Amino acid sequence: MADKSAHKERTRARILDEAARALRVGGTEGVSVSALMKRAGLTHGGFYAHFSSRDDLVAHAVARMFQDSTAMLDHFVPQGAGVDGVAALIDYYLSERALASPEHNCPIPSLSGEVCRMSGAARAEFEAGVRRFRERLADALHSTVGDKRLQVATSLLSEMVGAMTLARMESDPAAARELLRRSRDQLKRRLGDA
Amino acid sequence: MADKSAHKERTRARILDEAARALRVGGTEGVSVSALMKRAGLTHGGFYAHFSSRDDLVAHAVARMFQDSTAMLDHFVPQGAGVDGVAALIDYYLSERALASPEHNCPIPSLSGEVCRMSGAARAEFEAGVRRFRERLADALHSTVGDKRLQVATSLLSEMVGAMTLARMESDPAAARELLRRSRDQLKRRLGDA
DNA sequence: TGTACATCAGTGAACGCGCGTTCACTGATGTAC
DNA sequence: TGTACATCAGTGAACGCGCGTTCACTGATGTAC
Repeated sequence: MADKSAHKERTRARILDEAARALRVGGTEGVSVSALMKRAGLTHGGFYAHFSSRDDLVAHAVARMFQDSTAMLDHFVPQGAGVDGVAALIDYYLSERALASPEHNCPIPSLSGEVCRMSGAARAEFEAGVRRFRERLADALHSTVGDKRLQVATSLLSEMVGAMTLARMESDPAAARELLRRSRDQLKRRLGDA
Repeated sequence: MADKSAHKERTRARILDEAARALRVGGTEGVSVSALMKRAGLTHGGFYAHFSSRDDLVAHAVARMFQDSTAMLDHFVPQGAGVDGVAALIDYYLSERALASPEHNCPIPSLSGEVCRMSGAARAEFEAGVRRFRERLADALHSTVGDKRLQVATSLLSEMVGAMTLARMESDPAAARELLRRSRDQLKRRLGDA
């Protein structure tokens, strides 16, 4: 029995991983139940043993995506890390690597436009994920006066999201890289001033 | 004959207006041919007298959206306008009014995530629109050294887009307004420094 | 240890639905004489 | 000016298709005796 339910949980995790990937690549509409199940090595009918509906899946997949974000934050800005951690995060967030692989990176630039069209549950997960991201950033801003931290964090996140958004839209790779490089410099300079 | 083709052109413009609106509200997938034609007071079959396909419509609707953006830029940052014009633009772009009505405002925050999934023509229109927006901003930055203008303009646009994106995601209206207010202040301060 | 039974993750055919697209048709309007 | 004809924007029924969802079934696995 224990083996059986562990197996089920692993299958569910596999579906969710694929869903989180599909969501980042193709948006909410890019997640098709049959395509997803095929990628997970299953047939479409089995889907409903794991999720009550497609909307239910999307909500859980959004949560899954932000788990990845949390893991990334744990790595670059661990508990107690200061401004240096934030600088490292900026370098990664706006790296060429992150530019090239939206399927593994921050969901905010790729999906924010669709949030308002998501179901209630998915929307709530997304908002919670963004809030946690921002609070995590704020915590690391040791040199900033306490009650201004969240504002500075919000401003930093705004430019990070905006810069990646504009860079992903550029079809000229050199221009996109240049845009990211300048944004990283600009953001780290602002970090020094704050 | 002249009357007839003028009539056709007006109908086409009506369809495009509705499409540009639907695109901003519902994204690329939110534009359905039948719903669109109904909103324009027509039946779905007539659609193909005006556009060769749904993709063709989307590409033209993207161009239409950026015409609205150009009109807005003409108003706030007319030819020869300087930094004051840019400040006025920032105030409008990040206003509560713009927050509340995505269907009439800048398409970049709502649609940027979908650009990479658009057809070639639509994608090209979007990129051209963004490029023009950025160049327009750069032109107005008189106090900035010539060859740095485009960089500063890009950085300003990054934060404008990012801030509106985050604000639209907030479900708490007070928090969203607060976020916009701070972004406007921050951006105008940066404008003064540059 | 061996057998009979229960459970349930996963299969695959079938469903209703809305979509984009096609097409034969209509009827108002502009043109030719 | 009046009539016969051509044009073509717009109509509405029909199409094939992929979607999300349902459901009767299968067969491997865990449990009871």
